Amino acid sequence: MRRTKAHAEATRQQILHAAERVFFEKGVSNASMEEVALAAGVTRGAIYWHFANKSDLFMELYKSVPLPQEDMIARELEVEGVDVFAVIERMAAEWLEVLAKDEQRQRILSILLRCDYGGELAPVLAQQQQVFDEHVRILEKAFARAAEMGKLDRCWTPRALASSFCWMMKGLCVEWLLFGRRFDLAAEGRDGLSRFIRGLRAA
Amino acid sequence: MRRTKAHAEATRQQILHAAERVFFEKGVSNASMEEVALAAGVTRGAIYWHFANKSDLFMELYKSVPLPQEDMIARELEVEGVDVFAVIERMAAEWLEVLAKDEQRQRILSILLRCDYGGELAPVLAQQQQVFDEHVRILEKAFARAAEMGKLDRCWTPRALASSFCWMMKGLCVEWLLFGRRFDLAAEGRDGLSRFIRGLRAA
DNA sequence: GAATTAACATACAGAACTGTTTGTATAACG
DNA sequence: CGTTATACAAACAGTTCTGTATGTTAATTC
Repeated sequence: MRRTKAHAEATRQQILHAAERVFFEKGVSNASMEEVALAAGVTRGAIYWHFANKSDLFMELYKSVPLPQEDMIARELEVEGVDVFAVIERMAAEWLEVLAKDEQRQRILSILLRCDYGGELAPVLAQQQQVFDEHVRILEKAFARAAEMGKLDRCWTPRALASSFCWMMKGLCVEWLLFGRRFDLAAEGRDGLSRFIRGLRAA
Repeated sequence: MRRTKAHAEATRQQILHAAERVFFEKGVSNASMEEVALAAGVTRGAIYWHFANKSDLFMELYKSVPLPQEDMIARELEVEGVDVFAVIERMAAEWLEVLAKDEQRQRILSILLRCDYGGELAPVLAQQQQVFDEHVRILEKAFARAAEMGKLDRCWTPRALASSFCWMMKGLCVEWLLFGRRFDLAAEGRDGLSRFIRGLRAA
């Protein structure tokens, strides 16, 4: 039965949400279109109407995830006279809090971490690499400014610190997402980052 | 044609090696037994003779990976008067060097990171969690001893430091393994860890 | 308001994969 | 040296999944 344009968009969103849950629970390659359809309350026909195949569905799901706004971060860090460390600490803590509360983001990041990017999904991996590199680049720039002002402990170089910081953030999130959420991400993450950053300031 | 006992064990190893490569390239759930058999130079019959099914094959592959010897690490760290930080730094660096050189270990760890542990593979995930927790526990104990001797910077608590250290290591390895080995793991990892640890010592 | 087309549901054909069964040559054993 | 069990290969049966083709209903268009 033909539905209105708005209704069609609604079922499209239903399918995306269902795919997100099913992909998260069973893994992308273990999930069948039938299962996604069942979870969305439609038939496979509806899915194949809106999406070409499973890879396309995955790509659209990936495109629907809100990316961290690097521009905003970068701009705030470039303000003159700002305490770079405090800003970075606050931003990292905010990111952890958002992730800890937003179950959709948790599911999508888990899916992205575990799926295998051989073949059609390669561009998704490339884009993730690009986002990560951009984060490192922004942090490096910020730490370089702190270093120029003599605020960065001499044992760190901006590059090494930016990398290490991102590694720690990634390890923290991976441990939480992939290994059972066995601790309070926001609280313990903020605590660890806070202590880490405290040690960065020049004595 | 029946083969000798030793020959049978050889084909079993061939199958395990082939599974390792195929699982790594296509992901566990995307790999078919036929592909593994082809890569091993046998037929599916041989695989089903040696292993019950794909899960069993995966479990045996997992069991064949040499685990880090926590006992040795723990014992070395408990020596009286040892420089805890130096030992930990050296051990972490050694681990990174081993990983950077041992392609088999790289493949197996990549497989373990990306496969989904729903159902039969759950015990593998549980064991990985246990190993991680044990690492954190050992480090915490070591850092606690350093703290007692007044060698640990006051802004760190042993627990928080152990967690943060493991997060950084995990993030480092995950970034390298899952996102294209785009840097020198041993060199850059050692550099970051060295700088990090330098900041831990009490002023 | 008849024709058209969008938004699906249903049915179908085929591929792929799994697990088992059967066949078989030969090593191992008495 | 005959028998038996082993280490597979090959064939088979059954299921599951995918992609498409067709059917159906209601919105839209003219």
